[in-house]
This record gives sequence, structure tokens and C-alpha cells, in this order.
Amino acid sequence: MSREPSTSWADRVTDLLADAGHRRGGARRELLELMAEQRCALSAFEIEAQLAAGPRSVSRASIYRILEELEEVGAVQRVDVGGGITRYEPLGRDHHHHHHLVCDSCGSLEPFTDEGLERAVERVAERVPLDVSEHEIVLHGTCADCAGGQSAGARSG
Amino acid sequence: MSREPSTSWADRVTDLLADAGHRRGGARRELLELMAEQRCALSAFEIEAQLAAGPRSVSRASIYRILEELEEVGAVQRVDVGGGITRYEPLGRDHHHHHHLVCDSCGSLEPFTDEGLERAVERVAERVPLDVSEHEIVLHGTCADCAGGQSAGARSG
DNA sequence: GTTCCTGCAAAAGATTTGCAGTGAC
DNA sequence: GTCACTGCAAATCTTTTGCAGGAAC
Repeated sequence: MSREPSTSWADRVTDLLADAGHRRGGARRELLELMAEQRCALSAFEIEAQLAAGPRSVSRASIYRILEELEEVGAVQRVDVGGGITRYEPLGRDHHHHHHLVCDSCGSLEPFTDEGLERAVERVAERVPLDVSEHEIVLHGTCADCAGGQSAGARSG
Repeated sequence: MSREPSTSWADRVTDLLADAGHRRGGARRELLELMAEQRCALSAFEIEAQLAAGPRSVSRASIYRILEELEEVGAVQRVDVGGGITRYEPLGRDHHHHHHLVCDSCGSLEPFTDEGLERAVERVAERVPLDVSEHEIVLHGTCADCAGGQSAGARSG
């Protein structure tokens, strides 16, 4: 679980970017370190806010530009869970591939994994007329907080 | 395949809307009849274009408003396949529940169904900390046209 | 010193909202 | 006649783009 590779994810991605002809930059470094420690997908807005709270703010334009570069080298994946907001998730860390639970009531996002589901998707991928490179599974519903807390209201952030 | 219920989907949805306190309207009727005959999800833009080509145009604002009403009564489902564009899909017709194949090269959208995948999702839904109401599965990749047609280019619309 | 990286501000695209006129009941 | 439905235009929100200054190499 906590076994770390000899180089960090941020370092490895920086190398990937260098191979693709990119130089290093402060904004990109901050964004990489933020992404490295996320357990689930972040929106551009959330990234901007979290970086603004840290030692070095990064402008929105740079965030989008950097995320696009990261997607091109396969370091992050776009995740669409609705609401017209694109989220971004790091790839290639030692965590397992996962999917998403979305509470339509409070908008919270949670990751989940399931081996059976992955096998089913792999089986489907062989049958469909598409050379499948990625897949995305989103379960919508009501989370425990919202379902149980009909009177609890805005108890926890 | 061609067995129709005694009332059409558009009529049934109109009844649903009437129960919810809505009157009838020309724009809504056009939109319902368009949705009724779709085999896959449509974006608001596509709906506007298709209605504009028909006997009665519907303004963009009305399209979004009507789609929101339809979603509230459970007649359509939002589908997010990326690109920042929300799509809408009719629910409760005699067709089976389906999911989506997206070609990241040309953007084409195709429906698919898979029993095994549905069962796997149902099994997962019981294990996760979410009262699951809907699910959405999107496979991204390259379609046959784009994969095979490296020189075929814009052969078929 | 050259070229890429970054921030700012403006632009572009999708969706929502305010308001006034028309239509359903 | 009342209140919902609709269209137009303006507003809002997310994402992209143009340009100029600063940093990496």
C-alpha cells in the first residue's frame, strides 16, 4: 500500500514532459505536487482554489494548459461526472484504477473499485466496434449523509 | 421490435407533465416527438438544429427549460460523455437501457448493451455507500472508421 | 540569447435567467 | 381572465486564446 517507487509520481511525470520537449516551471510543479496527493478527481476550479491556498498560486489559464499537456503524455485522465464540469485525475500512480460515485444531492464525489466490474468491462471491450482505450463508470444516487440526514441538513461540510 | 404500447412515449410523458402541473405547448410537443425517435443521446445543440430543420423551430432557452422539466419527471436522463457538452436521452421507452461508446477521434457516439455488465453494476450498487439511482458507463477509444480509415479520411458522413 | 512558461484579460462556447407577448385552460 | 409556455437577449459560468514579461536552458 505505502510502497513508494524510487521516484515520485511528480518526478516521473516531469521526466515524461521533458521527453516531450517541455521545460520545468513553477506552476507546473505546484500542480503536479497537488495532483500527486489526490485520492480522486479534481476540477480546474478546485485545483485553482487549492493552489491559491498554498505557497504559490497558479492562474486558471496555466492550469488548463498544464492539464492539457498532462493529458497528452498520459499523466492525467479527464473524468466527466456531470454538471458540465470536467475533472482531472492522475494516472500511473501506485493506486488502483477506480471509478466514481456521485451524490446528486450534495455533489460529493467518491472513488470505488470493483474487480468484477473491471472484468465485465474487459469482456465488453472485446465485443464492441471500438478499439477501447479508456472507460469510465459513474454511479449516481444519494450518499449516506444525504439519505440519512434528512434533518441533519448542513451538519458536515 | 416494432411492438408499440397503446400510447406513445410522447403522450405518456405529456401525461406525466400534466400530473406535475404543466400545460401543453407546441415547443414541448416538438421536442418530445424528436426525443421519442432517437436511438441515442442528443445534445441541446443537436436538438435545436434538428428542430430548426423541422416544421417548428424551438429556441435554445425553451429547449433547456423543457429538458430540465423532462429530467424532473424522469422522462430523460442526462448523459455526460465529455467535451463539456451535456447530452439527453429518453427514458422509459420500450428500448433497453444502454450505455455509450465514444470515439475520441471523430466524436461519434454509439449505444451498446451488455447483460453481464448490468449484472456487475447491480452487484456493485449493493456494496457501495450510495443509494444508486442511475449509472452511466462510457467506453472511450477509436471507432472502426477512424482506426481502419487512416487514408479513408472523410469518406462517410 | 532564444524559446518556453506563465499571468492577465479578452474571447468563445454552453447553459441559465429576466422579461414581455402568446397560448392553454 | 389567469397563469403557464415561449422567444429574445442579456447574464453567468467554464474553458480557450492572444499577448507581453519572466524564467529555463
